[in-house]
Amino acid sequence: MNKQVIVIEDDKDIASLISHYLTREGFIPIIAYDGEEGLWQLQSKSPALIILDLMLPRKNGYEVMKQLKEQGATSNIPVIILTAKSDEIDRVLGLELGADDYMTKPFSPRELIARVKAVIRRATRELHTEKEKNIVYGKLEINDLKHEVKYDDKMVPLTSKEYSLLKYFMEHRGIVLSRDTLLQNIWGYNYFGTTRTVDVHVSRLKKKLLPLNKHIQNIKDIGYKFIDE
Amino acid sequence: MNKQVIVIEDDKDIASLISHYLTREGFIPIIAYDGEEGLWQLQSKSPALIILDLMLPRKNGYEVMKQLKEQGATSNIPVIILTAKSDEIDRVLGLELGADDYMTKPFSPRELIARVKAVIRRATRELHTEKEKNIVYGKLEINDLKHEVKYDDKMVPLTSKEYSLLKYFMEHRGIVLSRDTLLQNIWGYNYFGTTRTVDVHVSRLKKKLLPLNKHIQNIKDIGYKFIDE
DNA sequence: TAACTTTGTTGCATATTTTAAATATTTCAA
DNA sequence: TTGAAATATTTAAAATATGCAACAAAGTTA
Repeated sequence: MNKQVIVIEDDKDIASLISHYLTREGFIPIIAYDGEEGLWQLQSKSPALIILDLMLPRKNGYEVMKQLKEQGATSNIPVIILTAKSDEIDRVLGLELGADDYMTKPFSPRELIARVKAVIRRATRELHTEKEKNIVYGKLEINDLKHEVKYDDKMVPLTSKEYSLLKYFMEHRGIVLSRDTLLQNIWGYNYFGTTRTVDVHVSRLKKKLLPLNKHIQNIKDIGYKFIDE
Repeated sequence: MNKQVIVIEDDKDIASLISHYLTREGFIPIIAYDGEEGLWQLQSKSPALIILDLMLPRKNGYEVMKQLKEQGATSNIPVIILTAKSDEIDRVLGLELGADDYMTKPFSPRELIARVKAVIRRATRELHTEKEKNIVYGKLEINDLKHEVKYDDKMVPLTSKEYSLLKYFMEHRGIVLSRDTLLQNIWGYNYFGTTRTVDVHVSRLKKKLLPLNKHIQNIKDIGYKFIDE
């Protein structure tokens, strides 16, 4: 899942504050200190969300917004408008410009995170059918909506990490997955434990899913692979 | 032609926003900041339309709606429901209550005006009969119209939050509901409390519904699930 | 006004999961 | 076949998540 968030905000304190809280929630903030830079960043990135201050040097928020909406590549990225003015006209304008939400400064970290998540969730909802799809492999069945795993119609109780691991394996059948890849994708980019940890979890997963034992194979010097066939 | 529109909305910013746009389009907005005031206003006015927020102090939107529909004088005035809760079910409920349209916050002024005009133009005259909408699950019975919960035919007094929580669980049986999802859909879009709040309410709900204790399960790292079976 | 009620937050005990370290086993090149 | 390196498994400590009582705040009712 795409976790990048572009923050276009000239006040460094606020930018780093936002950045800090986004990071803490597992997002990857990319900061731009003015409108030009923001648009420039957008040429190479495709973030899940843009947080845009209205008052910016070089190119203000309104202009940025307009350009965003003009270009097909960016027109669907949700935008949260930031503004110090609580005046309603600004808000209105924000919404008329096509923003998905707004926040007035000062805002609480909680509010920030809640809005970010809400907007991303809303924007993702259309593509959400994926989650409703079950993963079935032989007698194995993963129902993500219910967060349940069954083998041969019997529930297999898994811990959170085991579940993620299994799901990841199932979504990448036949591909070699290095321990680093697994750590990156399941534990997250800000995890700094040892790669041995992966082994332990794989081991435990295999123990709970004995019938699939032989499918989860170690690839020496690299990591693991779920063999399909 | 009657151009009065009563806006029942406690958020002053939103109220004045709506008011501003209505005025610009030639309507005459009358603002009420809570349900009581809204109903009181309705005794002397007979507007072409009511714009009603669901979450209101003193008397919430559901109650207002109910009273509107009970009284002959007001039962034919079209209503547009405003809600910060993004959940589909809430929307439906709004419509089942007899609303003519709904909007979720945040909305664009354009959208607002379009809907206002559309609803007024349509000027529907049907009388909406209130149909019973009960959720029954084993010995549990939720009468949404009466806002009552019974277990084994005995009344279970629940607070408003507990009620919403239970209802939400019942409407999403078997699905994992993250704390964020619950906050979003029950507490609403503008709520920024901690996710632990959910735990406390779940705990209180379970305590009042001991027989269903085992059905409301915690899913570690995520949230809760009402297990069906 | 005082007594209740509801709601949100915090703190702490408890339960569960995760991690790292220790130990056992396997693999494979020489 | 051997032994160092890699991997598997076990174990115990550490980290994390949860349940819920208790408090505080705000609203409501008598």
